[in-house]
Amino acid sequence: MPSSLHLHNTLTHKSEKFEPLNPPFVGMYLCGPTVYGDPHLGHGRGALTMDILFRYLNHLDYQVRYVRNVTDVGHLLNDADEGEDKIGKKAKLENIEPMEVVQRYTNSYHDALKSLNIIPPSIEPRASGHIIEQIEMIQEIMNNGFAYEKNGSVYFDVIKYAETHDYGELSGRKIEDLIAGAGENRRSLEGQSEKKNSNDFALWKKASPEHIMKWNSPWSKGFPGWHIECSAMSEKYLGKEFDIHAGGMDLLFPHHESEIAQSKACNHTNPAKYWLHNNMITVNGQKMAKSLDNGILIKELFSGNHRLLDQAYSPMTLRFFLLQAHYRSTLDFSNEALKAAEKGFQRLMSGVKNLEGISPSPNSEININDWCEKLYAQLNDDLSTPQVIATLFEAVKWFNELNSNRLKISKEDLETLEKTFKLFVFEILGFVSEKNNHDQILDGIMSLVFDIRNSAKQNKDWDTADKIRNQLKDLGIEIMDGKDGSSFKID
RNA sequence: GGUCGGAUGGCCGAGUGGCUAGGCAGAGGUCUGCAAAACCUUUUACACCGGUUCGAAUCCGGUUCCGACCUCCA
Repeated sequence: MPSSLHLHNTLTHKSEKFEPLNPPFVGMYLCGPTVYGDPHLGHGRGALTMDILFRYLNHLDYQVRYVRNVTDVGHLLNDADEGEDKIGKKAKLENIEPMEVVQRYTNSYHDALKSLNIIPPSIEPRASGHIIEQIEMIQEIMNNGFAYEKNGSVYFDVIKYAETHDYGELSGRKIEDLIAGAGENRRSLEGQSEKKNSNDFALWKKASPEHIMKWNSPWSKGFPGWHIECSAMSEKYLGKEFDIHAGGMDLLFPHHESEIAQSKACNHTNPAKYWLHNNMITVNGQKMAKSLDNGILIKELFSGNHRLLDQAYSPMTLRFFLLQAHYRSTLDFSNEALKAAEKGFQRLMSGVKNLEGISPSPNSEININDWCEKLYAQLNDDLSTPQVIATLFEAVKWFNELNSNRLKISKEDLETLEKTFKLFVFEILGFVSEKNNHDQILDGIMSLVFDIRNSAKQNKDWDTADKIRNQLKDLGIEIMDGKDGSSFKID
């Protein structure tokens, strides 16, 4: 178990000790969403993975600049579309301004992440606000001989680049295989004629007349290619070389591979030291994706309004569900798993409550230091949140045993236990209690109801006691009588 | 066809050359006017076939199946 943070680097296929290029500063970049639709569960996973890393690095007293972009231009739907990007397409469909689409879905993305208690990044640049930087970078790549212009569009020359560089160092692909094509499955694309080779990718695309979003450039009125935006924005805010670049596994090729190629062709350096990739959420074993029409939107999960959902799930249930799996594993969606996560999260939160009632003893029967070290070691092990959660549940069990005096703990250890438990649950894993103001009012009302019912019970007036219980149950409030008084739960 | 990654008990999911993952569900118990909850205890496992080893679910070889990427994608 590592005593310092180790991260799995896709570039080297190994878990590596995290050593920032310029401590105590850390620069990290996450490929954010293309804002042409509401975010689904998968979008949440990438942002959440980086949220855990961001929180932990901050806890370790690094000074972190976290950049997460918003892609609001330039995504070609596919090459055959010849210059119509996703944002523009959606805008025409809905007959509104492209920037209105961008704003709407950026807001939607922010709302979803906020409900999941994901901390906003330090900088959230938009691709449309960095056209000049992208043009400059394209120009430099051309100056270095790794890009060519054709009919107002500019393409990255993969073959030329591969003569002196390793195009495929990240994804493990070999240039010969790429040139050979993808076998019989490879779709023959239209609009490929401008390219010298089908693997070349667009840095700048000339816009067709009906295209809405376009900018002036030395080559044509057009818009930037997809890969160049991340290269330009990460360089602008994090420098030519920074620490961590993350994104979904599905971006590994060609997006991240091409980012590396662009940075090397422009700046002669790999932009990031550590490349992190989170895996996909699956539905019945298949990737959740807009294109497969099996996506569950985050807001649908919260409302329960989706054909695959038995019920609504709370934001923290989703957060718990996601963190119970390692970020590099695929995670299969199911109602059963979500329900288990819901119960599990409630149990974890009940631990926080049970912690309050513990009274210390002169000596301890628990090795708190080992437990604390284990938590750090597990998090250090490539952010193994599932193991951290399991270790936190060890403590939840202790809380019960301590409360019933089956276990002893010293005052000093109790303080450490409480501090560390809350640190990991709230600060690092980022859970929040889902109680709100209405719950406080309800607590007051319910304590009144309990008073009345307890009098009835003392008078052995079971009719009244049961009437209160049954009628509240119809309203969705369940009363539970325990040794130390009554409690209630809302369905 | 190429590259990469999986296959763990009823479900979800960690981990690992010999020692309990954890959560949920199931079973038994404690508590209790009854009930529920809570708490305690507990059953079920490592795709298949070989090999290495004192010992493998964990390492090696092979097989089968599944997924991701190669086209926009978190």
